[in-house]
Amino acid sequence: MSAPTRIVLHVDMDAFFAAIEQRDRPELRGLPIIVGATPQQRGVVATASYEARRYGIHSAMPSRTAAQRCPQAIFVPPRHDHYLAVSAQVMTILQQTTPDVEPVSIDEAFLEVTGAVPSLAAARHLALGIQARLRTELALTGSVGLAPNKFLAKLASDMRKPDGLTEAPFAAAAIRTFLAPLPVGRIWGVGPATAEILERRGIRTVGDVQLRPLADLVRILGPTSGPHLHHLAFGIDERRVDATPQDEKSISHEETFAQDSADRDFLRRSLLELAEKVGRRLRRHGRRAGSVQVKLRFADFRTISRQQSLPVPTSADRDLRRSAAAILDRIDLIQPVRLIGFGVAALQGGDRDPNQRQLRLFADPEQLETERNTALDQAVDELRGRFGDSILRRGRW
DNA sequence: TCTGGGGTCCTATCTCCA
DNA sequence: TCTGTGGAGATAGGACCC
Repeated sequence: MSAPTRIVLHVDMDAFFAAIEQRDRPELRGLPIIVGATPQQRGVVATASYEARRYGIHSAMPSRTAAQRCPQAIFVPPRHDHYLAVSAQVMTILQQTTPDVEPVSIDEAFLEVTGAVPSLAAARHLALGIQARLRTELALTGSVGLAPNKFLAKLASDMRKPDGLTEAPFAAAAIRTFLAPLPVGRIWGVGPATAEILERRGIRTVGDVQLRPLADLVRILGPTSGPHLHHLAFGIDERRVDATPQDEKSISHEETFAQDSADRDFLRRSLLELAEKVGRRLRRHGRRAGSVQVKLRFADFRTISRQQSLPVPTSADRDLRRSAAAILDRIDLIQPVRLIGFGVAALQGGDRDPNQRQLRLFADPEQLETERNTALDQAVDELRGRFGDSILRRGRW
């Protein structure tokens, strides 16, 4: 039998954060553990072990609710840097299998194996090999979907968890039958809001979508989402696996307070701390921000954001703090605030920006001032990196 | 006592300008 | 000079993903 025109694998690590904790701490094995905020904090479950999932606990559930459902659950604080390091090990194993690996998130990736294997059977063998290496070298399990495109591969990897290998159909008619009974929310890009819109028009399953003319879907969801949904409902997905590393497009930090606050000074201090965190990340990546954004979530969960373009792209704390404070000053605090966030976008510079070195040629006085401030911030970053954050404290600004 | 954090992308609206 | 139009860019908000 000849190989299908395309073969894509989707590798999805099982309960990644929880599995790492159980691997590293044998006393947690076999127990319902929850990685995320404690029930005393305002926060949610990042990952629940399979033992905890039996109690109906899942990602994004408020930790308080999780504790009610499973009082004996053990809450473990997340160790993001550690998970990132393990993720790099996972990606290395995948890249040793085929160079065409597109990481999608910390715990999943697409692999284009078209051309790399002579047949579907060989692709299956490759997938089993990856799973075996994850088990023996990292003591972790991952589920794999094998399909003619990304959408179907991702659906397939989710069907037999943990440690499953699922093959999606490759023939058009079989794909259609495979997809038809699934709820429409399983289609990538259909979340609760879109599902609700579709539900109101009697569209509940992928099969319901298949029965609708494209024009109907365009009318319901618009010229972008309509055709997107129509294609995916028939299992058509032309997106390539893109192994090219992408620069981040925005950087942000946000914080939910233990208690809502209407104290403008407190909010301002919190915001400026976030701006400095963002500034440190910008400088670490050698990038500059062209715009800044402040986000507030009020007690009733209403969320607003205000953004502002910067006259000169910057990574200097002084500029970021000034902009952040100016934006906050313009916002009417109609209610106590539960969350404050600061972010930057329109990023420039970095390893992959060919115009990186152009800037200085056209530097004006304001720009030179910004560069001087950045250099000072970088010196502070380095001191803090070596001796800890408390080595230097900001005076008034 | 509900509802994190860090992202990307899309859409609607407004403003500016030719 | 006034009015209309359309494109581009900025802005705000929402939906979605992990």
